[in-house]
Amino acid sequence: MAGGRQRSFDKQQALEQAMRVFWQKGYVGASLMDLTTSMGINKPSMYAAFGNKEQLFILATQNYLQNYAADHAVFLHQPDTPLITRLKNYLMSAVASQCGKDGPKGCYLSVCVTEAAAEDMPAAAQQTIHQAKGLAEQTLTQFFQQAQAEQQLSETHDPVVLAQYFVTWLHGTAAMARADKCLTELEATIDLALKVIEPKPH
Amino acid sequence: MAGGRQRSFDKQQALEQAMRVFWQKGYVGASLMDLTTSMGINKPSMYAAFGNKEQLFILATQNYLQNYAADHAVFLHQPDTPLITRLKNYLMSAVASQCGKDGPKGCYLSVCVTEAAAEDMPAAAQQTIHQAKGLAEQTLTQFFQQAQAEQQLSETHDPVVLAQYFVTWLHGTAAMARADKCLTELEATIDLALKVIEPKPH
DNA sequence: ACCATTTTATACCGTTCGGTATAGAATTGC
DNA sequence: GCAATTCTATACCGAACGGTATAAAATGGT
Repeated sequence: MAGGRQRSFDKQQALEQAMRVFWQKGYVGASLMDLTTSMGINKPSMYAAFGNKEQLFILATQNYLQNYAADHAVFLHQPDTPLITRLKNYLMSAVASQCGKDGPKGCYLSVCVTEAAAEDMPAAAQQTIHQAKGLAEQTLTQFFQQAQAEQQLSETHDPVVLAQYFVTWLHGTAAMARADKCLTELEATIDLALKVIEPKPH
Repeated sequence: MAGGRQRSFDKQQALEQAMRVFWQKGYVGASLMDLTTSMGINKPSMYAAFGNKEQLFILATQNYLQNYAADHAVFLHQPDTPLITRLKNYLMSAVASQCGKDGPKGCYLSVCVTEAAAEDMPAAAQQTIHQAKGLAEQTLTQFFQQAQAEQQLSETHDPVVLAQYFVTWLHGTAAMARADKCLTELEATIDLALKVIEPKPH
């Protein structure tokens, strides 16, 4: 057993760049040329480090879920904050990300879910997206269930429908961000979207 | 001047099939093999009839706008119907279409807008999408403005923001439909989405 | 120093892409 | 019937795709 020449690039950093390319172009749209150029390496190095394009995509997706998608959820559980405020902060964080705050326009999962429906993706990649696409809805469902248990949300609401509604809305803002709507325009509809949970008294 | 052999396929019918392929796979994802197979013709016939892939896409997009997207708008102007009912019928018609009632899953424009942001589309195709993507928002803005002029909608609402909100929501349902959500699931959130315009009194 | 091992870089593989040349089949005008 | 014209079908083009063979450059163990 002996070590040879050491890798001249940071694997995590390369994965991060690959994630951004998939984020912008989807799985099929991201060519190996696009990927390796952004990663700053060449093809054999990518294959040695990640296996192939499909496994690179799976790792990039996991990296997105852990280091990007999960970041917004912390706003849902900030202590000493009203439920409506926590939810608004969560939505604003997500929408800011969609508008290009820390990555390409739109939502990585929205792009890949849209592409996966075309059935041009390898099976394992498609299944990775299939498993990931329900996570936000699960998170929000638990959030609303807990809020009801803690008497912070009326029992007249259905946590499942509520979660579905906000995930739907977030997929919508992701599409609008992809269509070059700016952050302030999208924020204008956040208060409107939040009315469903706390109808404005008249 | 003389006529030669006559075309053995119906041009409009072939265009319709091409539209369905672009609807499912987007511009880049739809290969000439996919297109010509679905259209029931071979490549030279396609090039003779439509020019090239890009022009076929432009015609297919126009066909979608005229024969599919415009169909839902009629519900907005049905006489002797309350505003909220007309809006609900409009949304339900659109969502039913997104769930595959008369075409592939999702929304043709949502798919192409998502793809256009990757910048892998030829210029003319990208511009076609760019021009089309604002139509629904225009339609709804005019709808809400007219409703205010006819005293059917409170002046406290902003027609532009309201239109933006519903277009956002419809892009969201399109993504959910692509993710294989069924019609009944999506319909469950329609009443929720409509609450923004008529807050439930308590 | 030297060999085993690992990474890098270039060049290449078969396949599929959008697009076309070419030849045969079908239709009209005369 | 015959020439001119138009469509169809097969075969092909250069380019780009995902993936790999191969050899040089760089490291660690002894």
